[in-house]
Amino acid sequence: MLNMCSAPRRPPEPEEDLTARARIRGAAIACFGQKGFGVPVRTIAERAGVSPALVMHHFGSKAGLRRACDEHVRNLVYEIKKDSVTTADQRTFLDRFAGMDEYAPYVAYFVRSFQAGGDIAHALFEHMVEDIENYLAAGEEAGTVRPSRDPAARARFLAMGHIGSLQMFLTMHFPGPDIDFREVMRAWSERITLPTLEIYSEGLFTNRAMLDAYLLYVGDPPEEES
Amino acid sequence: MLNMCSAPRRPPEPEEDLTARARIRGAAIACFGQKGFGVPVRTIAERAGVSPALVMHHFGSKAGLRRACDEHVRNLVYEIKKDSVTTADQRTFLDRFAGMDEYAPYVAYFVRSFQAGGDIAHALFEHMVEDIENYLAAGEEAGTVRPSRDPAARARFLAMGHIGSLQMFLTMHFPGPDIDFREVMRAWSERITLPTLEIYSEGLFTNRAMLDAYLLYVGDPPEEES
DNA sequence: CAAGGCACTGAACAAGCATTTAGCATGCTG
DNA sequence: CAGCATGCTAAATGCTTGTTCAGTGCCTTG
Repeated sequence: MLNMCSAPRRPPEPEEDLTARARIRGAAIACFGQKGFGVPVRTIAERAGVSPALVMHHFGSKAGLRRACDEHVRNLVYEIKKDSVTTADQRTFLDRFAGMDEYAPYVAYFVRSFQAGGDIAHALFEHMVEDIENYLAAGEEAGTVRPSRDPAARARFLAMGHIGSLQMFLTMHFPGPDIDFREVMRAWSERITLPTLEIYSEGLFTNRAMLDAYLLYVGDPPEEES
Repeated sequence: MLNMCSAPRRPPEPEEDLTARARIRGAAIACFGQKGFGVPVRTIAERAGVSPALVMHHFGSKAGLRRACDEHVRNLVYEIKKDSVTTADQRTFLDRFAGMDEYAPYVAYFVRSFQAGGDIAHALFEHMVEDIENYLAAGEEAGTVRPSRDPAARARFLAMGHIGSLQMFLTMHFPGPDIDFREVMRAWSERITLPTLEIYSEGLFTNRAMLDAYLLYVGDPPEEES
């Protein structure tokens, strides 16, 4: 009934498919992102305009479907990052995705993955940390970012806080099952931009007492900076 | 078989119960915290040493049980905060709970609630924001904390990042179903303390270019501080 | 045209779940 | 003692879920 495409089939692993298989995967990414991974296969099938049995036919199981979704978004991230190497774009992959409205479903999928944990979440998180660390290292070299006693830990801290606050914002302010992620991202960045820039530019404390006390505590002598 | 208690019964709403009802609620808080709210009623009943039917008898439904748990932890938070008013304790309720090992199950329950959203998460989050805002206002008055152009937004930002990063840390590093929350909190604070203090004490950027650009963009003139 | 493979479906199946039902024991009250 | 409420349980019920089954129609190939 819905054979809308006559693209050549490659028996083992069709790279480029606009077939029902791709529609199901797209519907799955959208549903997973909007409603979380608990969403029934029936809902995904309905959204793709196919029967639940066809989902199993193509992906074997719900877990297989999710694996396919993971792989798909992972490849997207790789391509985005490949671009950013040549463009010297100084944003994390998440920010680049969030900047493009049509990619909103993927951002939703990312956030759900982070919420649920698992392999893809790990991989994406490490990419995020890496992006931030590179960004900060470049800034350090250019003199716009302060050096850290532990740059890796700082990058991890910032990544955790960044993604985590987005998650918190989502669950606090958009509890419903149907979510417009463009709106979420807009409201979120609107609320965090000022405090982020304030704290990153000016700090939070007026003196270094707590930092120095901690450095003494862990046995690292406090430094003598301006 | 297990009538271990002869405390006086108050027909309508027993305030102080060491009965099976209380055991079920305790088991529920522990299970919800350790394994999330998807945990079957059977598991909770087993842990409390009762039948699943008794859970329904006492709480009506699984949702009713969760409501009772919410109310219980909410009351605990109220008491903690009442204490902290008289003690002038400068920590958020979450930090105070986390400081007491025997309260670890409650911290786990908090984090799960934040993950799942809902009324109690909202309430706890607002408490958290309030705690932080008071803490910062006091610091501001004492001269240890910098003033902000929007103290409320800053407190929300910090609360979201704080709780969010704990959540991220949990799902990234402790994916298993059985979680020792004391260990989680220990590892988490070990990793974030240095970068937190660095950024809060020294900032992240060496100059105010981005902040000033933003202030101009939103129509607020950048200030002339040192 | 015959044969076979492929995408696809409706209907059933099986498991896990929350919840209900019917009943057992115990202890209190008349 | 009877009557009855209470705390509690084993077993059944019904719903939702992922998954399987037995096809059906279409397209290509011989």
